[in-house]
Amino acid sequence: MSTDLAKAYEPKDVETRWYTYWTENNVFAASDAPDDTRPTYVLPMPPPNVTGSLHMGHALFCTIEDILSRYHRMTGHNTLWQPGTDHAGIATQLVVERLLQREGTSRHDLGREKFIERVWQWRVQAGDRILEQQRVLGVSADWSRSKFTMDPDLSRAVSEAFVRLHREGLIYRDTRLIYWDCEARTVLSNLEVENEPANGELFEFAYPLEDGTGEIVVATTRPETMLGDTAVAIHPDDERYKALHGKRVRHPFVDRLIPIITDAELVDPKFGTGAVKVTPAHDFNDFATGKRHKLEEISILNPDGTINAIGGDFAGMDRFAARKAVKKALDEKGLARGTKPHQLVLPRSERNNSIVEPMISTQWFVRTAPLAEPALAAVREGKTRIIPEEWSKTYEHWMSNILDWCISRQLWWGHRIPAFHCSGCAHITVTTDESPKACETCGSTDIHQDEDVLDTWFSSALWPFSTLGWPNDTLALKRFYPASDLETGYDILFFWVARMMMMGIHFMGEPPFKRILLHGLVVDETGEKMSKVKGNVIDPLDLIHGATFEQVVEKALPGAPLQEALKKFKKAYPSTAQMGEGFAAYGADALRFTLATYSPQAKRIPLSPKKIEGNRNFCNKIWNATRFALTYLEGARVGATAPPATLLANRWILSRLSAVAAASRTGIDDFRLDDASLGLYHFFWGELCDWFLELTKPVFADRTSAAAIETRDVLAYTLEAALRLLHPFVPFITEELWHRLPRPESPPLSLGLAHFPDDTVAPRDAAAERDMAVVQAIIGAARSVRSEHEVHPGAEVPLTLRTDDAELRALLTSQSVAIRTLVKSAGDPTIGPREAERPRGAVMSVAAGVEVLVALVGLVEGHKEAARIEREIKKAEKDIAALEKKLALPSFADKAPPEVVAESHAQLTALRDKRAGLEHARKIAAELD
RNA sequence: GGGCGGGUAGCUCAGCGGCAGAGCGUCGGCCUUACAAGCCGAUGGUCGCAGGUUCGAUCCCUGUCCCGCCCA
Repeated sequence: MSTDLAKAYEPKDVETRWYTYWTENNVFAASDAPDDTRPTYVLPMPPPNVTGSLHMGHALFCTIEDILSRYHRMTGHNTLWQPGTDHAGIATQLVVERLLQREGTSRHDLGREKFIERVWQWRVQAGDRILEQQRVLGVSADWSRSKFTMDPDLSRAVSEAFVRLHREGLIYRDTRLIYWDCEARTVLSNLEVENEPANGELFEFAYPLEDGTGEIVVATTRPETMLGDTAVAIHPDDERYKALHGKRVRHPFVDRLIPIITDAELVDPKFGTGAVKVTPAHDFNDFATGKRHKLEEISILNPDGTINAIGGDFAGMDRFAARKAVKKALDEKGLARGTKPHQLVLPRSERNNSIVEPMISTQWFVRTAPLAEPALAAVREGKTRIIPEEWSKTYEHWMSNILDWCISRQLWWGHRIPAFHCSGCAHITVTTDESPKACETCGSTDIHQDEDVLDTWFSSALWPFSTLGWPNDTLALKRFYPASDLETGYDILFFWVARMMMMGIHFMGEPPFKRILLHGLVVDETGEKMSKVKGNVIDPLDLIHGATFEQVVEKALPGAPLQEALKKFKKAYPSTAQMGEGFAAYGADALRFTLATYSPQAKRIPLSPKKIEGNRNFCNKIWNATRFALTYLEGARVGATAPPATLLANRWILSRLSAVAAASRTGIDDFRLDDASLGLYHFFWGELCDWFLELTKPVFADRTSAAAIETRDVLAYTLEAALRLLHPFVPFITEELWHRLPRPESPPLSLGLAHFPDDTVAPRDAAAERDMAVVQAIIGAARSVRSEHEVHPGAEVPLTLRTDDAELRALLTSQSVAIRTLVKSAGDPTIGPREAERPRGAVMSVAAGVEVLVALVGLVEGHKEAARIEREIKKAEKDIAALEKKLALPSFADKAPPEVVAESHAQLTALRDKRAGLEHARKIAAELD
């Protein structure tokens, strides 16, 4: 035990030291030993992108999940928080491609094999950075089990899953319309495409009729696609075009006759000209129309987005150049019929923001309907609960309308599809064998592996069991599947969570988790999404270690003029206006605590630097409260149960401790970390520091008294338990302080392994809470009078308390030292019945049925006091009137529950009493002048 | 167009049938020997609008206006 604490909390001294201690002592390790009979708590961590670096979203989930993990460890659970990283196909490939670009080369120059080698190199170099950064936050995952989705064992799980699904007919290969990313040159699943509204134009042009008798005018936002048109559609009932049924038009650029078809589904006669060009190979609606009418599907694009040979004169042009060229050519032929401004929706790649093109392509798909059904049932039947519950509606809606999942990607970095094409018979051999010798049908040895890799989400879908050794039947799998909770952002509910549900149920026979916990998105203080473009990104490490605003914005808006970047940043975070030159080193605990106090049901979490500062102050409060306590705790005995308490303040704080322990547990159990953390904040600061510590001061004046010894033991016990309660939220500071405090016999080597208190930590004492509330109300009333009359905080003034309730008088007498100290009255308060003599020139207030008289003669102006009392009387009268009106209603007395009626009567009596007292006070205010 | 959510103090948000809350901000007073990263006190709300149910509505229902997000 040591008392040499610095005057203020310095997080950086403490944080790295304890993190090392925890890992050296295996505090975070889960056990799959068969003789370990503890209940398990399993939480798979969303694996961050292996080449990424820590951002606020990571900080948020790490905080939440660390709280859950530490809490369960402290409640006796064999806790596995499963960490790892994700290979993140497109994202990682893009990073390395950009690197190569800077070196003046490209992946195509390198070739597939060399390129993949290069990515592995990069992964080794950059891949552990994010894991190191997670440690800074205090992440208590079992690092010894850390996995990477491209590890050999996880890769095996991927090919095993693919092969099994294929064998079961749940994976198939098909040619259909997909979204194509021309920049990355790969297919994307529909989930990876974002539809963004944009201002564009509607271009109208005419197709001449084959027979030369006229023309038909169509409208389009993508003129270049007319190169692939194979029909013009009109509504069957549209009178304007009745004469054209069955006719054909001539394509102006390529030698093709195009039928005019009638289709009631595609055509809205009120939109545009009522005639629609149909391009089945480049539009989803047209594709469906094409199927209905057996139209030819003509693809006009190369994989890189240039026009292919079908486009004739336009071949080789980029799609956007071709758009201009087609318009110009139509104009030259006299077929252009003008443009109109038009609101359209552009599909963009979620990854590189490029506009994606619907294209006909052969890809691999997962048949989702049979997988979705049990995943839907699991949530409906409550086998898996989604919290906050609102999200289950979204889950239900999506799962019920799920589309087949395109899982192939034309990338090099990822799990290569375990399918081998035969050049002989064209059969595809699907096998977990990495290099099969021959085609399984014709025996030809001329086979080659599919060039494509799998969607990254395919491997993450297996995460809850692939990390535990599946498909092997391991001890870990037996013990740790299914997981208890899955905690992640709602934005990947479909991408990841839903797919884990489907795969988990399919391969393991039961859902992968008992609960799905979803949090919101961290955004800037004004509610805007964080992005490099907006310059409002905050690096969590800058909040932990400190940074000037110049340093912050250099990262937030790289390359921009400093003043401009600063302006943008400060606008995004108005609270920084009051924060000087930058962020102080707030420490990981302050950041964590702040993130924990946001409600999980909020979709947006507007990060406020000022709040973090406030919670740094809270950490400092914890630090100083302990520093204060330590000076009195020498020789304190801390047992396994609460020490006996006879004094009101001691009984009260133990009772409050018990209440906050129960509330903390409920909060964490219900995934209301905001309730739990704010409750602890209020207990520690508002009750323990503001009241209890202040009340101990007069008691400790004589350290040898029985009262002081009892108080010392209660203080030691309460503080130790409070640190245990706070530990999951603020692990560093609590661990540091805990080791300096008197603790129960043979404590565990880390606070992280101590027991998280529950309501048995101390007796609940309703009488103590009630009595203390009276004392607090009276002290508050006296302080209020003092402050309003601007009595100097150091001045001691006589205090008189009057009540006709003898029990109350006894209580006040027993607490007279406490009242004297906290009110700073001149001597003990004079306590008597109402008719007792009152000091001349006293200002009176009424609290808890007690008249509180502060003698201020000569210090106060009477008329001011009279005015103050008048205001109070008005307030009381308003409340009285409202209550009287309510009670006068016969319906209220008849229909409201009796306890509510009785309560109202009691309130009315108390208020009338108060009014009488105040009226009296108004009279005596005259004496003050 | 379909679905989901939200509108409560100056700001950010809890609360969701029985006296409207927190943090921050603002204002006033204090360097009171744990903490000025602090202490004490105060100010601040037609709970988006209109109906309805109820003894009683911020809370439940209906309508309506705004604002988000997701899916087409």
